[in-house]
Amino acid sequence: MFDLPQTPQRSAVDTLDAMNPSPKNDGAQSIARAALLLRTLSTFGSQGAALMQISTLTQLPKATVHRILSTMLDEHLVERPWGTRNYRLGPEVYAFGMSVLDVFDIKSIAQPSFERLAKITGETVYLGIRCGYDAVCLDKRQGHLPQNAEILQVHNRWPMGIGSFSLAILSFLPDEEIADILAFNRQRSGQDKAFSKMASSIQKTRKNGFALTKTRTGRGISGISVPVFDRRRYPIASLCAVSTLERMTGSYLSDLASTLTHEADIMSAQYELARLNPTQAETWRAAIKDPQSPRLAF
Amino acid sequence: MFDLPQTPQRSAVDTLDAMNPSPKNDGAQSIARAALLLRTLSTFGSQGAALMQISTLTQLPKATVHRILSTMLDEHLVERPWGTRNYRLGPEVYAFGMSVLDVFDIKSIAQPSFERLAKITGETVYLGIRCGYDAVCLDKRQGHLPQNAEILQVHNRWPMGIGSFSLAILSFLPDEEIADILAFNRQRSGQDKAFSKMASSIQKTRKNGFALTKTRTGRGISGISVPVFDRRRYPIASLCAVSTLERMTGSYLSDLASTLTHEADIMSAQYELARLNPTQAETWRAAIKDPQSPRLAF
DNA sequence: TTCAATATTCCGAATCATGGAATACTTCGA
DNA sequence: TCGAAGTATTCCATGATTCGGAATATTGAA
Repeated sequence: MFDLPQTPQRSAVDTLDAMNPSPKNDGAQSIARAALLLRTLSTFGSQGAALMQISTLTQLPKATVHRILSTMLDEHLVERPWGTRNYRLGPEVYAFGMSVLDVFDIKSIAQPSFERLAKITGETVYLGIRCGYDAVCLDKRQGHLPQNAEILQVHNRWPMGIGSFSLAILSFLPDEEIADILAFNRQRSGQDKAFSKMASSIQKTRKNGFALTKTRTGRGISGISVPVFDRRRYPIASLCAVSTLERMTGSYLSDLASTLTHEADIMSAQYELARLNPTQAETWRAAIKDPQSPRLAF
Repeated sequence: MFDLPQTPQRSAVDTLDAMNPSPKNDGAQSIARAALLLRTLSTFGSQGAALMQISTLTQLPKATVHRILSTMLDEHLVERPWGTRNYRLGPEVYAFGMSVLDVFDIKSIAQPSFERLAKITGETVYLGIRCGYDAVCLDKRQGHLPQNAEILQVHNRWPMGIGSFSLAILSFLPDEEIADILAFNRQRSGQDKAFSKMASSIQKTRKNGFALTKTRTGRGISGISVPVFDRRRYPIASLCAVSTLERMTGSYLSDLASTLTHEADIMSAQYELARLNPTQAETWRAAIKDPQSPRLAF
């Protein structure tokens, strides 16, 4: 049903401690570092992070972090929350994000698929994407079947690997990226426990084609997630359905899995379509040559 | 009604040809360049731009542009549209953008204000933000008064300075930034005409507190825009109302201006509120210590 | 007020980015 | 099918630019 991704050796997955910045191609150490800082800051949300935390987490010297952040401040890629000496992502990041909506807005692009899924399964479904070392919940649809209350809200973020909706994405990333993400998350969580069995979870997820989580606390609930791929089979998002533990067994489980996978495939196609058919024509070039153009009246 | 911004000398505005990268603080030339490339790419939209165009436009040598873009490719900040050798902004930019929605999402934050404005004025109103060298239309509300057809669509982008909705933002930026933006836009538009009177437009806008455009083609229409500031009086967005040329005179015009300004002030306040009250608590730290936590069931 | 922790600035050293030139690729016209 | 012009990519010697340890400044707690 789901062909396995190319995974010749799983070395990087098993040896999770390859914190080395990976021998990427050269010529731009500082840009790679800047990107690392952006990813790091994104995990702290609106509170931001102190210089020291960032320095520790990224293993970069204080002065280096400070220098890079200062430049990004000038570029408005980073800002300092009022009254604090912290750093967080800046307004330019929002502006850039808004300006690529026509190509990447998977939330809108895949909305029909998403709605259908909620209606067909009856469960509460979630749409998530990866953002650096976290997965972020982009959208959510409450199903009509009875189940436990809200456990995941739109805009919530969880470390990659925690929860099925991020595990589904994580598992299908290239091994090096997985190693980098796990090393970072292990470090920030301050304890290895949650990440110790990660390698086998990833293997299982790869084999099944979906990720599964269960809890037995109180009235047990269970989540199942499948990845959404781009044309190169790089995971860009995940679809998650949450149900009660009793329902999530046998053929119900496998039906749910294939339904999710089916819609994920459709989403993939829609996503690629949006990226192949640019809608955003240039409207200004002709108009500014004629200052009388009615197009200029705004 | 609107106190003038601090503009001791307007040197940079009048001498629009200060293309020099401005003597910013040091230690990160290449990061500043990377940011320049991001801004540049954002002006090309989903089609992307060829290496040569970027090199010409930014005045950076081919090899340098290539090296920096390659690194940003690795970081997924940039991608190459399928089947082309162009570069455009990448999926990571979208992901970062989505993950700062709780702090910067002025579209949602200011929605009540925006709706009210459409209802009160009866004109069609627009919400715009700056994105690099462009302004992007974020939202739009059709008013009930009769007027010309759609001239600006959501997600449309225009060079800063063209059209009142971007002029309102441009005019209140620091002089150096204005100079940089104008130099870039003059260069890419390939002709100075549209930008030759820009300095005086900016002066007028600063004096009035709003930007105004008119056309006389066919049934004349006219647009008026005011800036939305953050607490430091840095312009972050603009509110625009478009009307017919006949209506846009005398007291109607000044009433419109003050109504827009009033709502812009409210938006500012709401925006600052969102940035001061972080809503996004960390939900995962406690949960991952207890693998049985119901919070993990997704 | 003092002190400890954190942030910022300094500046000599050498790593790292630089960009001109060589090479590889692609496109287009004949 | 071939070649030529335009474009992209790679190479690599050079030194400008970033690096980061250490000094200084700032903050916040007691």
